[in-house]
Amino acid sequence: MTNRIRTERRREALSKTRIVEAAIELLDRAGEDALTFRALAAHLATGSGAIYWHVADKNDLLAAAADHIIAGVMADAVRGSSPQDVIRTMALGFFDTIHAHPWVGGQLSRSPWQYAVVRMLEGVGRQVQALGVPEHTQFNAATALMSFILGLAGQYAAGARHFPRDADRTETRKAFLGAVAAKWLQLDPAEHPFVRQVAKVLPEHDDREQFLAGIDLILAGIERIR
Amino acid sequence: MTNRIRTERRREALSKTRIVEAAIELLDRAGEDALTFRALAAHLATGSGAIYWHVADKNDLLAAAADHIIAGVMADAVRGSSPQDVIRTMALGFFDTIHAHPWVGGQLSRSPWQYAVVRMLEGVGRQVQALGVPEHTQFNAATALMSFILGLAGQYAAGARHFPRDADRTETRKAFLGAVAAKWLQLDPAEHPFVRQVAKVLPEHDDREQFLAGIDLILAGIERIR
DNA sequence: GACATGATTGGAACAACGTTCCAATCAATA
DNA sequence: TATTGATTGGAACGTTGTTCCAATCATGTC
Repeated sequence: MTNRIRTERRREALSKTRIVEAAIELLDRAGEDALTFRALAAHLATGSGAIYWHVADKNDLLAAAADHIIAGVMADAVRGSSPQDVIRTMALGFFDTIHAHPWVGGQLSRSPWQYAVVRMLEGVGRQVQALGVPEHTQFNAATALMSFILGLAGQYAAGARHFPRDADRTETRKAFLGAVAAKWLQLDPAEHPFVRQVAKVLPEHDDREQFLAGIDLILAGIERIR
Repeated sequence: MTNRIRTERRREALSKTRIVEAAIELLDRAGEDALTFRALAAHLATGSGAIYWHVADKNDLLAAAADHIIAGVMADAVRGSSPQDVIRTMALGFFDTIHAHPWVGGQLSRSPWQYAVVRMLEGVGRQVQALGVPEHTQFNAATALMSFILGLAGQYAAGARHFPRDADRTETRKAFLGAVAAKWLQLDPAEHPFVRQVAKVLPEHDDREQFLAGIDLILAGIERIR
């Protein structure tokens, strides 16, 4: 009897899925820099060579991890009365996910040709189609939305790189933005009037609202072109 | 007589400026990965320790290099009949610069709090003010433009990472996009209708036009909110 | 004009990383 | 049971950013 079901070797057999899940746990707990093949091997009680049998290289691993997360967001059925509503809801899903896993933002903006990004582009693009945008401008409209999203995704990842601790996330963030604002306020008023004005609202601003405002701006622009 | 002008030690004294210029040359010639302290030290005929006396760390060096480039773009006086025109021209200046030095795009999107980005935000923000946007939405409008720009900047850097050669830049790019499009066309038509449609125009599309279309979309959105 | 002092240099040394290599081990087949 | 190929674990390699330190230079003081 040829049993195709793989019997466990030791505890649980190593597999790409198990490796990716362990990588995600590591990334979520301690941040982007914490994912090393040594740490991962220790976490899985194996060696780095064994991991390399299932995974091509570190980028392959990160891409698989990011795709696993993004696939989860896309699976949530998005409801909305209009294509605009669907895009807004979908975008907020992206935001919440990237806020919860900032390393995903870094990975997406670092290699935008990976499948996770294609997934997102498909979701966004379909709604752009539904919006009634002429075909030859659908490409520009959808990629504009994606570029904006990826741009902010990279920023959140950069922010998280400054404080890998997850303890008082919101508290350290405020302190960090306060420090940035203080530095901006010390700039020459003649040279940097706008930045100095913006510095006043920077520490108190809401990332989520800022993100949605950007999406709405692009949506309003699309509606105008339509 | 206390001469404050530093006399050259050997050929030319090492200085942050000279180091940054050498770094830029290295980055332009051979790409992001080519900038190592060893290569830089060899290029300057010195040791890595000497470089570290003038520069805090690699990020400091990259930030200074990126700022040097961005300062050059911002120095070009931007003329335009309307704030929209100025923003368009300024954005195209960013595009051309980042296209010529893709590593700048990577650096800007990787650490968006550095001074180079503040410079850009000031330039964009001032025109948003001139556009007559109410003060409390100037922040969202200006950062939306910046996020879009940084998002695409990161993408160009990622693209350049695939072919560090500068020989037939445009030829390899076309081949690369062709390969991406071919992969997209093999996706399940039921799952990825939009991406498959976009794949047809992907290899022939013009980056610069796509970039400008995105800017125009956001500008149209801003005008609507104004 | 020697000397002391602090700024500056160059290169060796260190720790950490991604990756490769390979002998050892396991599960399934002959 | 012997053999084969898939899979494992960990040592080893080359490269990186960074640190360290002895040597060197320019300059102000006696």
